[in-house]
Amino acid sequence: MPYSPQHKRDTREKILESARRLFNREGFSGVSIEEIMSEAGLTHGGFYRHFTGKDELYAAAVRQFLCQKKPAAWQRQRKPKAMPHALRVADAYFSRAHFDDHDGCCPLIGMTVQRGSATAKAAYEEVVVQLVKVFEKHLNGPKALTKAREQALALSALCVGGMVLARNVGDPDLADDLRRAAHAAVLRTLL
Amino acid sequence: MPYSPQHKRDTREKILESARRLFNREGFSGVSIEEIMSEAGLTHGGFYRHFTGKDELYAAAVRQFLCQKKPAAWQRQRKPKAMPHALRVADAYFSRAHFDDHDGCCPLIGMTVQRGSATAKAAYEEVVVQLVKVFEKHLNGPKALTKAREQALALSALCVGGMVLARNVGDPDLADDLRRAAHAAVLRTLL
DNA sequence: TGTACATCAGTGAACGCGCGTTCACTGATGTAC
DNA sequence: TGTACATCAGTGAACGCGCGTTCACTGATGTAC
Repeated sequence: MPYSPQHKRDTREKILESARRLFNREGFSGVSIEEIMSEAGLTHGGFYRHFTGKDELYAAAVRQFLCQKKPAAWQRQRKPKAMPHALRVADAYFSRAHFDDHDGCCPLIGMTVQRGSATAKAAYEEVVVQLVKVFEKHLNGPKALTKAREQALALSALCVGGMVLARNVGDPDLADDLRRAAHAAVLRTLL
Repeated sequence: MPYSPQHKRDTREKILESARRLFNREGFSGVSIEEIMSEAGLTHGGFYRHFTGKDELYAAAVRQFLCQKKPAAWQRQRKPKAMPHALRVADAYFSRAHFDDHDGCCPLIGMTVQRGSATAKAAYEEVVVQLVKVFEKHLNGPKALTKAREQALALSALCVGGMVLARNVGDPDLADDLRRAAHAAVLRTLL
């Protein structure tokens, strides 16, 4: 018998990690399989022992974000007096650190799928749903808004749209303004 | 003397038109120069008489959206009793027609630039600035809001974010919900 | 304990294809005489 | 009016390169006896 199943799982995980980072930074066609494998400490040939092709890897990489260990702000806390989770997420989302973090950031910003495979769209959707849930829970709680879901959907759009525009604009000052304006608008609804 | 300067300008325009449509639909690396040229009724070799390369074409194609003849809703009207321009734009932006129109739609949704050339980012920015202006003018007018610019930035983010999420999600119902929720949120601020 | 064996993760050369770009050439056009 | 000429938009073959994928092979590992 060859390597343990655990060994294979670990390698797969390493590839996925490397893929998530590189795809997030450069987009689907900005990265080659060879780059991903070499970043994972392997050679490109072995790739097909783990994935059927680049498309499947991309979809898995989008989803990977959900399983990934995230900074404290993204995680649900148990401290009773802590800042509400949705507010922490909003602050983290529009933080300078998140803006600058091109390979660790939320995949909704740069890992668009548009004309991609159905699997990729499903993965992207999962991440959207998670983000929406964070806001919806908050709006159903302290504020007990009607149309909490509708508001949560709009807040998610605001988060992603704000960062997309900020990232794609040439002028850094305008980027800052966009980021801060979207942030403020999100807080107006959450508070 | 060869062809008239007008002839050259016309051809350039044809290429740009074709590029704008195809890039908008399939993204930068989803389209080849040959496809663009053949859609414009030409062969690929002649491309370099008009542009220095694919990057320059992409940037020009983003900007092209601003010069392009747009449907009535996008255009400023002079009728005194007409619906305010910003409202018409918002309705058009979130319309099903705009959602389905993958090659005529707003380039901010699918023609992201992120790691692209400075020229491309500048072109993307120009379009952002136009959209922001539409909202800012409205908020400075009838409502005379303080922080009109900040609100206008957030509204633009909401428009683009709502459509980006709707376009990239697998489930058509969720896509509709996202579109409608973002639309409603925009109207809440504009009205 | 030791040895032969089967499995399969990983290697790296090779294949095929598409694409951006170049280039020698063609031919439509307007000018000069 | 007619003809030779210069210009350059447009053509299509060719080049070079990168990349996704395949494949024969290697070698690490655990099992069977």
